Amino acid sequence: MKKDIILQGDCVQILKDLPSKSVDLIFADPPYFMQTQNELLRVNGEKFNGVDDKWDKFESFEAYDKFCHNWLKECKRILKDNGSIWVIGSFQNIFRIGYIMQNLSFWVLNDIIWAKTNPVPNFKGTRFCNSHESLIWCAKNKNSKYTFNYKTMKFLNNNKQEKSVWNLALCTGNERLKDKNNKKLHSTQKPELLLEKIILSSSKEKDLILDPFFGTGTTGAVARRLGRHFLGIEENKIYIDSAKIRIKNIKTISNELTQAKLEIKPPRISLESLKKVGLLKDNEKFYDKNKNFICTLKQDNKVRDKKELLSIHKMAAKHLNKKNHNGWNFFYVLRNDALKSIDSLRYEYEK
Amino acid sequence: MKKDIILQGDCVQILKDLPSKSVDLIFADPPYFMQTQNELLRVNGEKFNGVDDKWDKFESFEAYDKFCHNWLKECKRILKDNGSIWVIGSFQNIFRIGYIMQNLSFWVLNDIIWAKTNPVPNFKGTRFCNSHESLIWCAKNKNSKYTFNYKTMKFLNNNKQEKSVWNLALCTGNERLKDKNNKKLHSTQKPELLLEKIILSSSKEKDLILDPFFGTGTTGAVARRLGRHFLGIEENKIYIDSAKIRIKNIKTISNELTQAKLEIKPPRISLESLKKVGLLKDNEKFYDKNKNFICTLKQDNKVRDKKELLSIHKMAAKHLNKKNHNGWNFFYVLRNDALKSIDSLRYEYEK
DNA sequence: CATTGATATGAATCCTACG
DNA sequence: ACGTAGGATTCATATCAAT
Repeated sequence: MKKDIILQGDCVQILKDLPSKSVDLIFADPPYFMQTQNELLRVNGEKFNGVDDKWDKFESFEAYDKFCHNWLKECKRILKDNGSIWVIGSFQNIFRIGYIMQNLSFWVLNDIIWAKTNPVPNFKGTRFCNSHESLIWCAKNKNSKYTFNYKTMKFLNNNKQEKSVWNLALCTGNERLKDKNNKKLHSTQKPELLLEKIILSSSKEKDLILDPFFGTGTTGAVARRLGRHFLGIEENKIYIDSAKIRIKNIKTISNELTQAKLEIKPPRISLESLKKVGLLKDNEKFYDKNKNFICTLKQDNKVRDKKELLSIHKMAAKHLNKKNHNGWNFFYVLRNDALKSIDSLRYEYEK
Repeated sequence: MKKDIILQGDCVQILKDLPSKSVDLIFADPPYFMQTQNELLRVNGEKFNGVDDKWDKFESFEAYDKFCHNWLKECKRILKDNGSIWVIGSFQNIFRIGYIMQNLSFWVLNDIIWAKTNPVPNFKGTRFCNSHESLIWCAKNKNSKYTFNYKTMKFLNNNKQEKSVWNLALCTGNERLKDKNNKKLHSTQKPELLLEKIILSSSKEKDLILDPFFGTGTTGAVARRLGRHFLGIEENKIYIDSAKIRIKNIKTISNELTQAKLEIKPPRISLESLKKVGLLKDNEKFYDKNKNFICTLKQDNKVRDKKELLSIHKMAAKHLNKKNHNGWNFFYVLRNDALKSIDSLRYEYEK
């Protein structure tokens, strides 16, 4: 499988030639089918340059649906069983996209709202200002596995669980690619921060990311920066040329976040193993964090309080008056008269 | 047409008996078809009581689609030509809803995101916290007129144009209706603030609002409070009984906002009319706000500067170096040596 | 009465590695 | 593939009890 290249040509045709189950992540920013009618004027009378590109014209919903069904079907085939797909859209097209994806038995994990912090206002005051775009994030099937770097996203969100509404600015300023006349090169260039969240949350280092509507290569640029591979499809040569230069100048970074180091689970080391190396011993006394004696470790690696013999998890839950609790984070032993978490013993074992 | 009542029975059957083009606004909160599988436990091991109601069960997407097509089709028939419809949903169903509505040739005006300020977290850390719901707001057809109280919404939003993302809290505390055991009476009661924004933005006083999934009557309660009429449809008698008591206790308020007084347009009075009553005269000198002489009013109700004869709007734009400007807000005349806006003359004419 | 802290709860498609 | 044991996982807010 080729990597880090841009294939020029018709999206669906090229998709059909790609091998099945070969990519880890797909990001798709298809035409939105805006159906704008008349020229829209700004309040000062100037023409507003929205999306008026050839690639956004379709004859009808039926034609648009058919087009989307075709590329989405191929995407499903090309996606690895444990991969996932993101599609971005707006109210003009997102219902078509979501409907088709569900019918293709993609399994929706989230719909994410990109709430724009600096949207284009509604000049005429005829509706609410359309200040967001929608993304649909799907696993391949209902019971498919998928990558979700939960703790990475939590870390980046002030250590709170990340939500389905993302407040992000539009792509403007230096980030926005310009043509010879210093006008925007592409009418719908997405901000790199958006792609960063997508790629960091749902892929691993060295994963291959497919973008069937590559445009000016935001996906490729961010993929390269975060140490992922990309594969782009794009019809327009001007966009491709621009994307190539853009991506060439990107330097890959590698750190705890790009490597998803935060997602590493604590070592699965049993009480038995800790006993074997002498970090715990039979009949060892277990305390809570306030140094209250709770129970005693027994031979079968269960613990006994005054009444019952239970697993460390059930025992912890019992003393917290809960139904469940992780015993590794509840119990302490005494070492040199000081409390020591039994969880920390697992890390000592590892060393 | 009956008003301010709740019809008990099957939603689609009752809709079919309602007359065509008879309601001004529809708010629909249909079942979401959540497709949950197993019991979900909170972090402390307790059971999470989500939506596990009979009314949310469907056999398949096909069955759900058919149901939605049926009630939406009737809603379209019942809606007045200048009415509009709101439907709320979540990622499980909103794509089905939007797809069907577009196919029925409803015309999407906005999709509104209700971003919850206090959502239920994702207990297991398996996805992004689903912290929003989506609303689709449609006019009856592509070129239909509809009510949008733009200035009212702007006033309520700190005098900034209201956007498509609304930050609102869940319905909790005293507002949440409880059963005998002090548990939530309805699993999905919506906050009144949400309905308030919907009704204030897209209806007028005394309008008739239809809610085909009335539940515990949030739509009815807010409609009555804001001086609108309602018509509810609901199957469950317990919900209906509760809604009746709830609505009975509501007092109607009436003020600038409920009456949409802010939406009143300035009087459309011509320069000619102002001349006829002597508020303006031919060859009157027009100044800008800094008392610079700009142009002279001519017989044909155009104005002439040194070079051209133009409409007051084109002349204002020319002197502001713009393509368009409202001349009524740009020009002043002299009265007792003081500037007086020509716009203010129109209000004097009215008196 | 004011402040602090514990508890309850809200439209939820909510685990996974190992045998 | 499937069952099972191990063990990882939550945020804002309202209410109510305690100080």
